[in-house]
Amino acid sequence: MTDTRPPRADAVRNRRLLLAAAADEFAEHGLDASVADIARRAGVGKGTVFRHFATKDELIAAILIDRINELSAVGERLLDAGDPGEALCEFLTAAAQQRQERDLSFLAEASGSMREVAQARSRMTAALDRLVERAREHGAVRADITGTDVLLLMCAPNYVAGSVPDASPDLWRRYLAIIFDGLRPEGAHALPAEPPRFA
Amino acid sequence: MTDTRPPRADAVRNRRLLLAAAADEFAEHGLDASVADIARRAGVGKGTVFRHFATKDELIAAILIDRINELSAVGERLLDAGDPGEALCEFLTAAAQQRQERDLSFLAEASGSMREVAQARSRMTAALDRLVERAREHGAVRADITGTDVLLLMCAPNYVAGSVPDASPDLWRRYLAIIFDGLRPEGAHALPAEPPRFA
DNA sequence: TAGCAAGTTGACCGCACGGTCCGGTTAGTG
DNA sequence: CACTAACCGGACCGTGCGGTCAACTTGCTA
Repeated sequence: MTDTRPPRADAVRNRRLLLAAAADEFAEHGLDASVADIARRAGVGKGTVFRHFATKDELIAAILIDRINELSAVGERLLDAGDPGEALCEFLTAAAQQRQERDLSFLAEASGSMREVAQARSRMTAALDRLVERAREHGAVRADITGTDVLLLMCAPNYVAGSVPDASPDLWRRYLAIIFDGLRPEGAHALPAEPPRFA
Repeated sequence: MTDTRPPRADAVRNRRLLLAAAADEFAEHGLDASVADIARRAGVGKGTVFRHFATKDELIAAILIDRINELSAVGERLLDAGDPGEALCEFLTAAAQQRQERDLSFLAEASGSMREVAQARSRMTAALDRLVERAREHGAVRADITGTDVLLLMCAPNYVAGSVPDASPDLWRRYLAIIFDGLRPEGAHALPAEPPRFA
């Protein structure tokens, strides 16, 4: 009965423009980029924003889901890669690279609890879990770390490098390397706390 | 000529109350805890807040400076400790512990560029630099990391553990241990980017 | 204990935000 | 080409914020 006609051409165009403009605006001004500025940047009225996304949080969620899905695709592709240790490292590099060109990590704090975001995230963590498992079996990472550990540590290099003004755009690689060395079996010391169940 | 009389007793009491209430309120509600709520929590009128701190940012800076100075004291005390590697690890633990009981890291983003905050911070980094230098000479950490590296990585364990809901209060210790293993000379791989000059 | 400067208060201001709404516009259909 | 449902725009609303101010209170000094 729900005879859903396909959306109009200008509507799909505006939706795409809005997502892009919002991502730019959030990257520049953080979570409190205003909806009005986003609309202006997209060359569109403010009302149009709320036609496509019922609330500001829903817009944020849409951006977040897109990015998480990008990472899921990378992870799933790497599951067939040759060297499991190399594959894990590449995944972490891809994740950090995504955040380097546009840091939108703070978006999670606004809409991280939405159901659709959680779904996208669980698809990504599934891929990461398998990636870590393979690397562990292959002896590329220490035995006492879990996929969740890596998921959490994954965000650290950008976070660390992000607090340096005028930093080299490759600085995060330095901290990813240090942290990855900490994940290696060689010279590992016992860990003082249990790994977390969920993230 | 500037005959500065000592401040009144109720004024110093209110200032202390305000700093404590503000720290609590910021810890609970983040950067956009309202000045009105802070005043209410301190049992004081809103106008009193602005008598003591010209702007909200100045209040934030005052809290930040107190916390940084606490860390400086710890660092300077540890400079005389026996084992340099142990001393560095203890300093990082103290820093993480401070942030565990009350995470106020986001305060830096609001007033991190103020002159007085920068002064306090440079005192702390000086202590940390010496701590790292001693540990390096002692062979407790790898040769290619700097004090600034450690300053940046210092904040990572709480950041990482902080995104886990209902986490064990000791979870940060796990990630501090992993990162510290990454700082050790054993099994270290070459780092792909230059260390940053300033933080 | 009298006097006053320092301190306190909360009503008030201007502003910017997220979100609404309706008159005008336009893309797609028959 | 004409019709209409989907879409667009931007004036508008309520809210809550940081910050001000003038009347009032109080700790200190002489």
